Amino acid sequence: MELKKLSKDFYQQKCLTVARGLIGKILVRIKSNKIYSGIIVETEAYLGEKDPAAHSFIGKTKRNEVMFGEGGFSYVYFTYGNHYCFNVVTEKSGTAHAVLVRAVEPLLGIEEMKKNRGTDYIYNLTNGPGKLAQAFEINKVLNGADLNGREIFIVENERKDYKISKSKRIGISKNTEKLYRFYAKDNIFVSKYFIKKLAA
DNA sequence: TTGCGGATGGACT
DNA sequence: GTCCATCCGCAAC
Repeated sequence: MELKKLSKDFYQQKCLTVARGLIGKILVRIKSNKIYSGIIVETEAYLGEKDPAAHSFIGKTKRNEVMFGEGGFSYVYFTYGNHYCFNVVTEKSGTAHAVLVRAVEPLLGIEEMKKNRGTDYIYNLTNGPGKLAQAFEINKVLNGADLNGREIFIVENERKDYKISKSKRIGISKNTEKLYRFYAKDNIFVSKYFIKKLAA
């Protein structure tokens, strides 16, 4: 596997471009002697002050201040009392745009992920933002981390033939009509996959 | 298939 | 002090 980290230029593109572009890339998390990695198969874009669903819509607070920095950093927030979610800050400083990484297809560290998640079922390790964070040991320590650093980063994938679909975002109550969610078509590691299958 | 509890922190009154 | 948040798991229906 080629370990070429995505450049700052990549992250500072338009938020929707980054959200789409991240599909198929590989998220890597290094924690002491452990390494976790997975192919990003689902993302959502949050467009700052133009987007009532974005955390940054209300303006800068201590919680969301990382979003207001420049693209290429990690924004990790805690929600519902027990879940962390991992976002990638995009665009230029002050725009407060970010991409939520919602699901990955596990590659390395799968045994460790099973321990972290308390399940042996591989399709239930990383198919949701809270689950992914738990599996990858992502927590608020990584809020503000440089994605060009050592602890968490995203690398190129030699395979690039992913078909990308768009849809409405999940788990929000405002600005729900926008098609800001991107996912790898027919990929079984996407969140809500089985629920959709059951409903179909 | 629905609905709610978990358990924390920030915004706002 | 109150409200509710980019969610998840599981009990009960």
